[in-house]
Amino acid sequence: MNGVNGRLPVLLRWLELAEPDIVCLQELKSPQEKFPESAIRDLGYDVIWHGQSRWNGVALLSRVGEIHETRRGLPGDPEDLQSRYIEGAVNGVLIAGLYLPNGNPRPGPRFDFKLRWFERLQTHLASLIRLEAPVIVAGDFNVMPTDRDVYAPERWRDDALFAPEVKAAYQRLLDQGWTDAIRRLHPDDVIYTFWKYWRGAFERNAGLRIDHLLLNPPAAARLVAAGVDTRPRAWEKTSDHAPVWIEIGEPKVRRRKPPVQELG
DNA sequence: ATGCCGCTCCAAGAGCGA
Repeated sequence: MNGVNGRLPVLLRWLELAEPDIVCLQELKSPQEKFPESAIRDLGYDVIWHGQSRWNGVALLSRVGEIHETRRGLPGDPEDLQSRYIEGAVNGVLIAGLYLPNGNPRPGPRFDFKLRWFERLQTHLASLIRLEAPVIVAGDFNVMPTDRDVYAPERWRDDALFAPEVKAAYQRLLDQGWTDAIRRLHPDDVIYTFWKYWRGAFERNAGLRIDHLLLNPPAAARLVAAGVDTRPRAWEKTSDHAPVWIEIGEPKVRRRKPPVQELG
């Protein structure tokens, strides 16, 4: 997002263009009282947000039903006051929006904080994955999971977004049973969600895949399509990230008994 | 092989992002 107020024209233009049902925003860089609530509601969205002066900040938007907030802030550390996690239920689907710490420089206290945050996330998501309802965890994870997710992997080996400990932490999440929606449907494609502003990174497609959508098994069973909407990345005064999207289908109807002739 | 850009605070330059 890189500032919800600075990017508000881009956000509103994209909402009108793409007409997403549910949106998770990260890096609002806005205090709670300066969030542009009315501009978003005017486009027909319900919205909840967790702001913070200058840094961080996350929000959930929905135009398909009221958001019932279930949590703000990741549990497990009362000292952590950063606005990096918000969670709510919409139409029987649980949505978690997160903004994982960047962690640079590595090593250092900021990197340690990132690893601790990952551990707290693992603890919390371990309880969510077991829900019978679909659960979607969306956000800026600040990790490229594999070499395929980085335009120049060798340059990033020691970076806090690509360090072995961070990739391992992300893998431990997947090992809980979460599905990385983009990779489930596009296992081998070069797909990025972030491009630096300079050196023509977007034009050269020199990017990173750091924004992810994780699905619990009931959500994964309904996954229809997934991709990155690169259109707004080319706009003026835009974010350095592009929206990652998925399409979720209707709940699977319980199959009736097959016709007799199909039974051996 | 690097925040080179761009946001926030608040009115200059520091801190942050990745």
